[in-house]
Amino acid sequence: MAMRPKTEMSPPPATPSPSDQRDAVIEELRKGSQLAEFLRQQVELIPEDRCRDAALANVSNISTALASSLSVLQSEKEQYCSSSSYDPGHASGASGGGVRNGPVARSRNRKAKHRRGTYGEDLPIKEILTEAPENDRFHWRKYGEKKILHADFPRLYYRCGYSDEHKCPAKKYVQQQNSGDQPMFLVTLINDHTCDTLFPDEDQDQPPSSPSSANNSQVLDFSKASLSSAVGVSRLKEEEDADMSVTVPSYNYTYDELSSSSLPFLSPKQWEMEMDIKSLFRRHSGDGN
DNA sequence: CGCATTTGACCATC
DNA sequence: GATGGTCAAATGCG
Repeated sequence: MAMRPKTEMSPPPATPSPSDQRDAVIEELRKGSQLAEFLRQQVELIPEDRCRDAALANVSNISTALASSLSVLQSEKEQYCSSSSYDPGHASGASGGGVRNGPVARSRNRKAKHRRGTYGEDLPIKEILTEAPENDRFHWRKYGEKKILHADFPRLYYRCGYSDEHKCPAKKYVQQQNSGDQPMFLVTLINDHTCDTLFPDEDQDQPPSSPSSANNSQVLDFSKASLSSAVGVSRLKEEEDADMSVTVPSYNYTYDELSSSSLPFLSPKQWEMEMDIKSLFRRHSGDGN
């Protein structure tokens, strides 16, 4: 509601500060990521299987390296921003809807459990930069959205969809990093899943049930509501046109393997591609079976 | 009608 | 006081 009046900071200095240089590097890395994606699409057109697969593997490695570097720099940048004055640029971005009928009168007497800025103490935290924050095979339930200082886009707060039934403590924060055709999202994963909601390794032949009723959530929810209007709408729209409800292919990767590996969250199509590449790699690198 | 999302309020921390 | 994280009533969708 009441938007705080924005105060314009001083214009950028003539000589680039370390933060400016970092921003420049981040920008270049983003461009690189986008270019890598374009390259991937071009490589897909290569008719020869072997050449195409090898090239795709290389592109994949490039993307991964760029994403990792971006993630590191973004973390640094956030730390820097929180400890020094930093030009936020413009903080509009999110539409946030916000049109509601009448005032919301609420009286609450509760105790907040959060501890601002301290979730890194001893909790398992993972930060992943990805183009597809929604695709991680878990059922998430959004519980909040917040405009973050110095961020162009609001941060979205999700908790495990089974946090109540299974007391699963897993949470994730999704922060869009940039706009454009393929926006990047910084996904912060907090706590490991204790619920057993990953789809099984094998026998995925049976048709998926609806996300809301499935205890074993095997369907990724691509409904518009799953992501805020501020996040990835343009990209999601395309997937929405193709197929709103996508059955996740079955792979032998656990979530931890995925998170600890440099494999970012991917769209289902990218998932298949990534897995194909990895299996090809294993074969080509000679370990056979 | 039930459930997930939205969104302003609330609260702890910095 | 500013900010980030969470709560929960209101809302909307299937």
